[in-house]
Parts: sequence; C-alpha cells; structure tokens
Amino acid sequence: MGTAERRAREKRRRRREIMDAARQEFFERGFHRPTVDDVAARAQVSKGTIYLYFESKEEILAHLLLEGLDRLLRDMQAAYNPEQQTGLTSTEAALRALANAYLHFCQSNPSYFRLIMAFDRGRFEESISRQLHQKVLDRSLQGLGLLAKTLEHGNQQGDLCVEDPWRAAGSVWAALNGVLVLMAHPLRQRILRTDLSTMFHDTLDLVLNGLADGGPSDPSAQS
Amino acid sequence: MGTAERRAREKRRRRREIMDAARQEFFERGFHRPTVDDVAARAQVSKGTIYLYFESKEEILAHLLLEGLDRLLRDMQAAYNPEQQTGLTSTEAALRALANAYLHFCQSNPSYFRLIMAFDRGRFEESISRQLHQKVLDRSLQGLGLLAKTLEHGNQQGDLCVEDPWRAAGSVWAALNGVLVLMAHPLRQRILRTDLSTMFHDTLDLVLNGLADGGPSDPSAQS
DNA sequence: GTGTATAATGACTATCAGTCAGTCAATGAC
DNA sequence: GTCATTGACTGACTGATAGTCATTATACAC
Repeated sequence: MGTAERRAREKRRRRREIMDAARQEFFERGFHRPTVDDVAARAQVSKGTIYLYFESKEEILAHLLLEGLDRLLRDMQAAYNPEQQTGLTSTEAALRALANAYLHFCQSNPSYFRLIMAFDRGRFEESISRQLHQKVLDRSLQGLGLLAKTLEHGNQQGDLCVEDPWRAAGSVWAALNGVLVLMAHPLRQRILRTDLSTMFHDTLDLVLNGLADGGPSDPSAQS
Repeated sequence: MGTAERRAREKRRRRREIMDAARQEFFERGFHRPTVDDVAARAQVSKGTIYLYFESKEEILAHLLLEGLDRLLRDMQAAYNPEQQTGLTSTEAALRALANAYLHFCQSNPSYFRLIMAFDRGRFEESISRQLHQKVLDRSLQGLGLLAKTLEHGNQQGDLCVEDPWRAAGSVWAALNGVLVLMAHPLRQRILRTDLSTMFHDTLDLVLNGLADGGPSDPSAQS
C-alpha cells in the first residue's frame, strides 16, 4: 500500500514549501531581517513545523546556499566543453566559457551570489552542522575541478604548461572570485570607472595571459 | 583651566579601554559568541556605559575593523617603495614588496584578517552607519591606490604597459584577496596540497607574468 | 555647603531563536 | 461504526541578549 510513500511525498512537498518561503523572504528582505516566524507565516505553517524540517535558521540559509551552488555547478558543467578534448576548441576558449558561466550566474542570481560570498567569510561555520559544511565545500571543489580538468587538457595539448593544474585552477578561481567580490561594492565601481563585466574580463585576460606566457605560441590560432 | 581637557582625555581612555576589552573578547572567542555584557564585564564598566561610547555592538566590530585596516595600510605604506621612482628598484620588486606586506599582515593578524574578510560580505552594511561604512571603503581604496601608483610608475619606466593603472591594480588586488579567501579553509589547503604562502606567491607570479607579458623585457635584470 | 553638569549604572523592555506538551486528523484493526 | 495508534502540526512558553532610560554617583564651581 502506498500510504507511507504518499506520506514521504507530502513531507518532501512541505519541506519544499518551507524552502520556497525562506527563499522569498531572505532574497527579498536580506539575510538578516526575516525571522523564523516570518518564514513560517509565508509558508503558512507554525514555527514549530519549521523546526521539524530544519535544525536551525542558519541551516535553512545553508540549504539555500547549497541550492545556489548546485545551480552554479550545473551551469558550469554545461559550459564545460568536452570538445576541447578533441582539439576542436582551444584551451583558452574553454577557460573563457567556464569563467563566463560563472560571471553570468552571479549576474543573473545576485542573491545566490551574495549567499555564496557570505559563506566563505565565516558566519556559517560557527553555526551549521559539520556535514552540511562539508557538502558546501565539496560543491566548491567540484567547480575548481572543472577548471583543473580544463587546464590539464591544455597541458596535454601543449596550449599551456602549468606545473600543477589544481593549483593553477586555484589561482584562476581566486582571481575571478576576488574580482566579483571587489566589484560588489558600487563605490568601487565608481572609483575604478568600470562595471563588473569589464573588470571581470580584464582580470580573466590578465590571468590567461599569465598562463599562456612561457607556453609555445598563441593559442587563438586554430580552425 | 585644564578640566575640560582632562575630561576629554579620560573619555578617550575609557573608549580605548572598551575597545581593548572588545578586541580581546572578539579575537579570543569569535565574532559572534561574546555578548555586550561580556565586553562590559571585561572592560569593568556596565552595559549602559558601552552605549555611551558606541552606537551598537556592530559598530564596535566595525571600529575594530577600521583599526585593522589602518594597521594593514601602515604596513603597506611602509612597504611602498619610493626608490622605485629613482629607478633603483624594479616595478616587479615594488609590487612584490606590497603583496608580501599584505600576506605578512594577514598571517600575523589572523583575527583582523577574518574581520576584513567578513566586511566585504554584508552582515555589516545592513547595520552600521553610512559614515563608518564609508570610512572602511576609503581605507581599502587607499590600499588599492598604493598598487595603482606602483603600476603607474612601472608604466612610466617602461617596465610594463597597462592601459589603466587603477583597473590593473583592481585585478591584482582581486587575485591576491581571492587567494587569501580561498586558502582560508584548511580543507582546500589539503585538496590543493599547498599552504597559503605558496599559493599566494604562485598567484602573484601568475599575475605579474600576465602584466609583464607584452612589455619589453624581463624586469628582473637589474643591479 | 549647595547647585550643576557630566559620567555611569543596572533594572527593564522588546525581540526572537528554539522547545515541548498537547491537539488534530488520518489510518487501520476489530 | 468505533476506538486506538501514529505522526504531523501547533503555538504558548523559555531563555538569551541587544538596546533604553530613569536614577544615582562624582566632580567641579562658586
């Protein structure tokens, strides 16, 4: 009989409803203003119910963060270009595709982006479960992995020559991440007289330039 | 008569005592655990007194952040090499000196560093005064300015050729900042099989390489 | 000594995360 | 049909803590 099954389905639905309500509240009103009662009211359940589905308020935010990371990862995986392996696509183009996927994600999902940024700084690790924390780090390493694989292929094809693809991926990731954080403040956009997109691509150019240098020839010549 | 003067001096002292107590509490026990009462107890004043000297708990943290930024800026200013202007020091060496000052600061002052990282994120801007927020941004722009000036001199000496020194400084700053954040998680240090210092210098090399490329010759030949 | 200004106090309020004893509805046994 | 069982759900309650303010203490001027 399907009773237990239906129960499980309804439990998942309720959980999703709470997540939806939380997403709306936190994304519309900021990460600190909404109370658990606000989320409960929006989800049309009582506060007690929230705590049947989540350990704490912070854990709800952490789950939203995971959701965001999963979307980002999907976008980046879609941009990850297997044609590079066949030599149809240059390493530089493959790297640019990944970077652009990241930029595009951050621009189209500013709230998820802010959540991702917020994670690295620490508010979270003091208050969420180790398991959840691990999951988050795992996602961010998968992103790094895509970069690393791309760089490794570049090595194999002779497009570039990096000592350790993972570390090089770390540098690239750091630079891109850094520029996203830097340009998150409007004042800095004014001072630098640019927008995020331009600075992002400038930085990407700089880094790719740094990677290419020492390599054999210009990797853009291809057909 | 010096009564008013002495009063002012004592007021400054009391304020400093509260800051000292707050620094100890927050640096020893994390930024979230200590309560205002804890800080008050450590400073041997009542909670009310705290609020005579600071608008809110967040503002105390923001003042600690300012303190940290001032120290960082001092270190970087000390590392800023005016000899570059005379041609005695290469641009690359001047940039490395600034970057090293940053790295060294972050390693010797992990708590200030965590506070600086925490700022970019947002817990703050929702809760501190606009004026204070402005001050913080101002400091971080001064740091960027040192980089920009160095790059500009490099341009003038022909060591490199960047279109806009401020934007290039932004890229460099972003990369260095990014790598500091990236390596703040021990797990990532394990995955990348490196320590912060190595990754920092690798990234710096990458960026400098990217800047130098297109420029005339190797800037390390000097005596 | 008395009046005044300034600093300091701590009991109090408001807010909010998290709890838990109790309600309610669906299910299934007879 | 009825009664017992299960499990989801509730919301009043608790504890913690940021921030307030009427009151008290202190120092000074005269």
